[in-house]
Amino acid sequence: MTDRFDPAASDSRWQERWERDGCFRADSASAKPKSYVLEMFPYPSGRIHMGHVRNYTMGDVLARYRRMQGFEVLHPMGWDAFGMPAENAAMEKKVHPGAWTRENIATMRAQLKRLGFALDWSRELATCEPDYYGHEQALFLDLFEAGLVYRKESEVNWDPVDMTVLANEQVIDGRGWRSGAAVERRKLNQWFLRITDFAEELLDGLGTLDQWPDKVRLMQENWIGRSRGLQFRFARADGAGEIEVFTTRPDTIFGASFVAISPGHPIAEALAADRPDAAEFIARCRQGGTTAAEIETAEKLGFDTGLEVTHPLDPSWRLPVWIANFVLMDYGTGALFGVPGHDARDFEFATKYKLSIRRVVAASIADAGLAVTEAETGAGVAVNSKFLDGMATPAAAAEIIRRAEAAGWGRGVTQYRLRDWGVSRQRYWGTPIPIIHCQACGAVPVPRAHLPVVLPEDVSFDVPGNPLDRHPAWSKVDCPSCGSPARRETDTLDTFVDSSWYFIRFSSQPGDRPFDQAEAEAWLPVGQYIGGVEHAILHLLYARFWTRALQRIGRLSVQEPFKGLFTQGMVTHETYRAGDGSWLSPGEVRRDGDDWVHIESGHPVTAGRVEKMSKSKKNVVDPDTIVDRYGADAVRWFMLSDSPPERDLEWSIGGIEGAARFVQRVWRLAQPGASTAHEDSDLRRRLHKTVAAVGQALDGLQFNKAVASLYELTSAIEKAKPSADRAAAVQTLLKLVAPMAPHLAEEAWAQCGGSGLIADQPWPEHDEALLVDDQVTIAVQVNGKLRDTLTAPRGLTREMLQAQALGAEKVARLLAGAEPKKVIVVPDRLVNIVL
RNA sequence: GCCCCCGUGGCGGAAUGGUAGACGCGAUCGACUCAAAAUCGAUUGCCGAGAGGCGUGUCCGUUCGAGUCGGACCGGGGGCACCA
Repeated sequence: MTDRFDPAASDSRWQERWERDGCFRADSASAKPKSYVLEMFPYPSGRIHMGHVRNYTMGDVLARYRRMQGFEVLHPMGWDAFGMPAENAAMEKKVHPGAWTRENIATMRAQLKRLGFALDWSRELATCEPDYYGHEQALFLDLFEAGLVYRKESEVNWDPVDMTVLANEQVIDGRGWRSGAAVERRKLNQWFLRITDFAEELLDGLGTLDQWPDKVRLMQENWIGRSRGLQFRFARADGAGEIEVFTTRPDTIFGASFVAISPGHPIAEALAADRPDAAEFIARCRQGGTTAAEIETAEKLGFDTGLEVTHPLDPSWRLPVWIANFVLMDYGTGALFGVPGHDARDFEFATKYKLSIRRVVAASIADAGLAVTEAETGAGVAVNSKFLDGMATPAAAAEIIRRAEAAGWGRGVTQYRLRDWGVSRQRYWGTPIPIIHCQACGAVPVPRAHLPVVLPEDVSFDVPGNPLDRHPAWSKVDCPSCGSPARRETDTLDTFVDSSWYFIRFSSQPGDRPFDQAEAEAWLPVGQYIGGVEHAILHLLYARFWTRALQRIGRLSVQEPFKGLFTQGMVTHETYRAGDGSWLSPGEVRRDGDDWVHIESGHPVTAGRVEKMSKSKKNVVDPDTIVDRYGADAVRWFMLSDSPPERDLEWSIGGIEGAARFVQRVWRLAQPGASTAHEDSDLRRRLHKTVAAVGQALDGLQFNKAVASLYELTSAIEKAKPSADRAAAVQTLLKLVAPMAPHLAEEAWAQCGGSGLIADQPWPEHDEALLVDDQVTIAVQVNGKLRDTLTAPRGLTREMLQAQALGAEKVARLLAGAEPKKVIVVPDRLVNIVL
């Protein structure tokens, strides 16, 4: 017997034992009900951080809890191992991206193992290995053959110095984040996945995801952005064809004062071919930046083409056609009709270019003559609109659609904001796109027998650009179709493709194909997925799309990949700055009363805002250091306490020390001590209440509440005198604590003579009858204010309660002999006396 | 600009419309100790000596009763962003 729990000795011993026993291996053939618990896999950036620890601890608690409940649990871990940081490291440190990545994986795997996570390491995967991405290439070809992949020219942000494409986030103030060079918009041939084909079902599918946060569903809904409206054609006055436009406000059709087309519209481009001024205008539009701030402040620019169209409801009415910089080519038809009176952009445009502004919507028909002084975008009734006059906005819109369809000049349509997913990246460290370009045959898929298309290892990063492009031999292949010399596609896939199906590969890992359908379906969908809210849109939408695409081509009969989703908050820490403004790490400062000082120099330090842990602000705490000092269980416990899991958790010394203290308290309780055959029914009730509360909290992922209940039970046991119930309560406490502090639980379980591993014990059950007390406290209110409480046996009648309450001394004083107007009795809860 | 969420002690946070502040952190006092650490006990929303009064961002409403429901406002955070 030792008086202190020693994590340094215990943690690794139990980790080895779990590993040796294969405790957490998931058996796909098991007859038990299955539970798939998954946390978003990490990018192997170097070392794990507290955010990872929090994320994986939550998943681990759930996995261990489900296991004790009798589920066959799949709880795997892997590495989202392709991506730019590896290439940046290659350029800066002259290491190969593969070597850098694999070293990081080794480091981070060891770090995760120290935390004792109940993971099935036999299913570990890394997306940068051919036995993962080769299967991805096969799936890509499946989608290609099903017509869900296509190639088109598209505009990208091009960094002329690094000779690479940049994501929007990498363009800062119009310049490449790395090179600082002015970014150009360049058109490149790129591969796209037809996610827009699935817009409707991805949107409708959100309705079935009742275990997702409302916030995430809403974000996806807005991202997909469905709008219903009218699509119709304006005839060109010169008879040279038509211009098709889309509107969500067909009711304002009589308020049109111009038609605007995008600079990329075919009519604009045709015009530019023989008019230098038009060409110059279009070029000017292209220069604009793509950042949010630039777009917001961008001035509306227009170019009067001199063309005219006729109004569909009045052939004598002609509207001018402008090229306008705010019209997007890839939304709707790339053209719109401007209604300055009822659209903010159109108003700004019309004001600048002196186009007419008409009122066609008003609060009532009587207001038809009021001038429009700013864009009125709300609903109302139609005015100055011929046959629509007096109709409410929605009815007027429906009427126009009806007439357009009847007369054949337009139709009701649904538009989506969602665009197809461009997956080409001009990068080395990614999945090679398995396509060969042949002069004669076009884009030809790599034959299945030749998969995987393996990334060449002999590449250099000393010159900017894509090393695959420069490789002397890799891209030179013969066309699989005609045999003539051809060129391999040198773009790689967006890393979001890698993470769009890894959860399927975890569930089933045959060597000869991406997954076995029956085995995958035995596990999917993921029962509980946990990760950061920063993936609320892209990753989660792409994974949903990929799953539906596989379903459409008959590879998987699963509609939604993630049944339950939980987005956890960040781990934050106070920040510290020296007098010169430089950031200081928590280890460099020390508290001195209410102030902070720099340990080395003794200079005063300013404690700043609490922010997400980040290297740049130096407010990071390394998990390894903390595990060394306090052990895995204290870290895990702290990650779960205090803050609700969806909110940010502030790291603090006090918090981790409190957690370590709790670990020792439980340890002391489990020490052999005097036991008697006495009963302790109060403690027994407390215990059953705790079992119920902890189970309910864990089911709802409310770890902080489970922690609070366990603190209460621990205190109650500490205060209880020796008894048979006390001894039983300790054993049950250990089981309740086991998912959260597994090393402590195993060690204490073994010490107090428990058989086998506590991880294998069934989860405790509670007795409903013991959840209610015989005696209840009744609140006595007068006019809704608490005046007294009284203790009564449960189930006392309303009359008895009322009598007791009225008899209470404090009530009698307030009543002063008067009769109450009314008495409200809630049995077993309260009596409210109304005077 | 549009959409969404959140405002409770010194701090993190509990609370099916029914005793606001569980639990933790911090703090104060005490016990043990030569001393410290560790541990244990007590107190801890605010005002007040006390009786009592006041308290969940502000105001209004619904209700016997509101942190919780409805409305307006103030403050903080997040998402989208020229989407026709």
